[in-house]
Amino acid sequence: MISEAEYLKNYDASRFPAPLVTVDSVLFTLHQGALCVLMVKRASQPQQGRWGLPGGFIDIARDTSTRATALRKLTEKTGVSPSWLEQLDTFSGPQRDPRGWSLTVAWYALIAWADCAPHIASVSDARWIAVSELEKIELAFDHGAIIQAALHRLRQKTMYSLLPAYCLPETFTQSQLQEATEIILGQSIQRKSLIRRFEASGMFEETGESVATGARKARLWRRKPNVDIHLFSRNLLAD
Amino acid sequence: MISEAEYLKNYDASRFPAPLVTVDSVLFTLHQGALCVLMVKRASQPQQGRWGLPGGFIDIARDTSTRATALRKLTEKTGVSPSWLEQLDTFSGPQRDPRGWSLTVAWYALIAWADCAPHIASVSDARWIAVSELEKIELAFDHGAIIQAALHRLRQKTMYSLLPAYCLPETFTQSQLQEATEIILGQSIQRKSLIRRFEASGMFEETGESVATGARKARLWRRKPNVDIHLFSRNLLAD
DNA sequence: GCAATAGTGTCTTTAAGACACTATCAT
DNA sequence: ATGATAGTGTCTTAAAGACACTATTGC
Repeated sequence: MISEAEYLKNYDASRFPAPLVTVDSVLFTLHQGALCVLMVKRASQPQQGRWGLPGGFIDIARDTSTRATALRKLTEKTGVSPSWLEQLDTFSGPQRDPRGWSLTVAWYALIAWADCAPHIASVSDARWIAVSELEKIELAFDHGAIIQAALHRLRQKTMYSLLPAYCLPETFTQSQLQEATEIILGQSIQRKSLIRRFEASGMFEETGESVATGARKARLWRRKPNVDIHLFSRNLLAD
Repeated sequence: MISEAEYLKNYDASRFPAPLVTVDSVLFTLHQGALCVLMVKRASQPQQGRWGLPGGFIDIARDTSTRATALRKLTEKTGVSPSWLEQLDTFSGPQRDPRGWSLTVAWYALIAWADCAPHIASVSDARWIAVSELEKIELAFDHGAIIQAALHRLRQKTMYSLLPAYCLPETFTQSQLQEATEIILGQSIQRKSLIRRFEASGMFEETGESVATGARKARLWRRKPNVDIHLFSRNLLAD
């Protein structure tokens, strides 16, 4: 019997065949009335030329977790940290990547379009693709399935929280939140229900400002700093 | 520019430092009125002698996904497949395992105690530990945090589904389901609410049998084969 | 019959759905 | 003043909470 210290001195992680590990993120935003996902045109092999999710390998010298890897890859492409970042699932198997048995830790994220529009315009290989346009492009690996899983999670969580607030600009009106929610869910919701939840959540504060978006001015709100998302005990649209 | 085939011929996955990847499962059961987790006494380094979750490395020659790894490791210890197995989260970082930067894909699972009691008794290093007793033993790595995350998920899902049915024997009474739910949630629930959900779920069918558990006989039920879990649009105990 | 558990009836409560209503602003 | 969007009031509805009630069984 040897001590842990002795054991570790002789430990060689590369003795056993290991899966290829990556981290990929599904970053959502809203733009021109459509729900969009950030996609990257693959510049190198494998699957060169296809569109893939922003992501890549863990840098074990710098990343302190896969969350850090996801953040690092997202900020490379967008210039900013997403307002929301949550682990989605992992996807694994011998077939999903031609290089061999692979595992990807998938995250999903939300950001306001305006927060990263200039930076993304400057990154030639990254583009927002409307969810409805995804079927028209060639996706890499199983990224189509990952996006579908992220969409499902986003829609579910939108039914029991005010998650869409995380893809709005820093200050926004209740109508913008309603519109965001309706785009994500793909159907209209009762304004009154949304406002009841908005107040009950305790997540927001008035800025004191208001904006005219065509007719009567609307109050502007922001997320209170350091307040967690509120989860409701019922779903909207419970049919 | 080279073709994908050429690229793959020369690809060597071991060129880059990669994390150590494991799969761990939090297997729950109910026994003698307590919620229990299957723990394994570590026979070898690192963390020899501490209690860890059942799990281990992916066998890329045989496992077709991390789900397969989780199932393989669980059946080694219990002799059977769990009734429920769902991915929980991943845990990663440079510090959680003394061998280096590591990543574990964590699953949580449910099984009826009686389904694996004989096999577990025959596996000397595996033991059911009541959740309330966990603090009394030395846990390996960050497995305490993983168990807490699994517990949280189990309790949440119990509030909007009849998940506890998956840790009951093949046939069971509504009272057993109520008791299971109450043990998991740590508080009593309204029998009427449970039975309303039981009927609305469409997940169960009568066996035609009934059992006497002390007083009046109770009907026995089983899960319908190939019926998915039903998710309710409200939580129980919504306070 | 009695005690104990199985199972039902039904009123209350909570939060969403529906939708009419009033308020404010640009023109 | 008008029309449009902001925002409120309030009735209805769906499903959970509370709890009293009846049913069945072993003793």
